[in-house]
Amino acid sequence: MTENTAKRNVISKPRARFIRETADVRRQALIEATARCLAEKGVAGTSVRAICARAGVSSGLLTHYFEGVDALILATYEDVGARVSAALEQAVEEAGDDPRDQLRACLQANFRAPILDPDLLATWTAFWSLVRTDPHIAAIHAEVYGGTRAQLETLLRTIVPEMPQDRARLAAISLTALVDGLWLEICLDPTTFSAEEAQAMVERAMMLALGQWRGEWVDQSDKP
Amino acid sequence: MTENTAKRNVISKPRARFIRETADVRRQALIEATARCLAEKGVAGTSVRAICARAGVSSGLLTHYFEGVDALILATYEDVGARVSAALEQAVEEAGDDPRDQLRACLQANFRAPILDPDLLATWTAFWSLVRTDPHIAAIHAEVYGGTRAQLETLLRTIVPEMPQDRARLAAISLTALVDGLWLEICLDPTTFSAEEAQAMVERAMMLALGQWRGEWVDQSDKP
DNA sequence: GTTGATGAGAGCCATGGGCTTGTCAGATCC
DNA sequence: GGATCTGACAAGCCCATGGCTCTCATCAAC
Repeated sequence: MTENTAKRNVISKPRARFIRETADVRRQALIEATARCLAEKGVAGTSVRAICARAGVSSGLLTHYFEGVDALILATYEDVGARVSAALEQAVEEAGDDPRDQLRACLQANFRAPILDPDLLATWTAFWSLVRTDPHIAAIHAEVYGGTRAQLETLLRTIVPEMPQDRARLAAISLTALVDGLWLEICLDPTTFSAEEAQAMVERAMMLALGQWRGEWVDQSDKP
Repeated sequence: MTENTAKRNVISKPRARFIRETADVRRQALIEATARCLAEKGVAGTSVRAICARAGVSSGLLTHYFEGVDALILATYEDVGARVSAALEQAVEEAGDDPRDQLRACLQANFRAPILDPDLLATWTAFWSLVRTDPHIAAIHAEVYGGTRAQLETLLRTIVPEMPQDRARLAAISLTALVDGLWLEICLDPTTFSAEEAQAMVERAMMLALGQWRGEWVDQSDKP
């Protein structure tokens, strides 16, 4: 009825239509919007309004589903971390039964989609910059990295059972660091080296860590 | 004279005393204040007011000496980068004449003061998060990292002249990545491994890259 | 003392985060 | 299948903070 609008003394535009979604859908939408904001505009550009505009909801909704923007960023970190872990796990499963293949797959998957993604790095650096100031982020970081290293360590000792515990620990740390460093640099500046070169480098490092590197840097060497 | 204050209709507190400084001193003070802010409170906490409060000057001075806060952050990146480069260079000089010692010193210096510093990491992550959005930061990043890699490459080929060009290039990239990854992780979470272990890891990686690794991971091996 | 640049500090406008208020979608009940 | 009720949701307000500008005080050199 026209009376309905006439009741208001000011002609205001009708409220935007919306569809009710379940809490999970909304939360996920907000998390994905946060990741996209972090990737595109960095931490500084990740505001409540920017996130909600991306998610296609009003800004009041963020507080409705999360404690605040900090809690949302935390949830985003957990989500992105879980997604990366899942991608690595999937790579391991697809590698077959040979633990050596599994290790190689686990390392090299970092240089393929969906992990090799500059947007993901932007999200990650945002989190790194929060680790020092936010204990919650620090706890999740320790958990994620600890898990990755533990997995590597297990694989290493499966492949070479006689490898000493401490040696396996340091090898896992080294491999993780190498992967991180390469991943960081290739995402920051993809012109320096290619993903294939990165995969070759981690494979070489892996074989060296296993003590099973047969070739030398002069592959077509005429030396005996 | 008392007349001087009486002239004003409102009793206002006297303007703070200050000393004139040269442009260089002021710029440097602002740059150092910016680095401290980045380290302590992250990018989000690095505002004009926070920086100027740290530097002990009023907020108007920032615009007086820099185009804006972005330009100041850029200058801070250049400054911090130059300081790190200088520390590495000094380590090389103090290492003597043997290029192998120089290489080792250059790599291991990353895990000693002043480079091994969580505050420095906080500054660095702030910059990483800006590389993707700010072309100026990206240019400086490419310059700094390119320079480091070129230096490593030169040292590698000095030590082992017969090493192929491409092999040296990849070795330099790998060593840089390993150092970066270890440095990142030890600054984020110092409980995972020690600085001495980091130094041992980079030394091992260096020797492996040179093809001069004699020992095996079972040092007290009973194998022939 | 004069002068010119350095510097303090208030103020302006834009944006941020959180909160409140009111509304509408969709489940529930009869 | 309509009335009712619940709570998800939009819109906008409030205050704090951000970057930056403008005005004028102050210092130091001549």
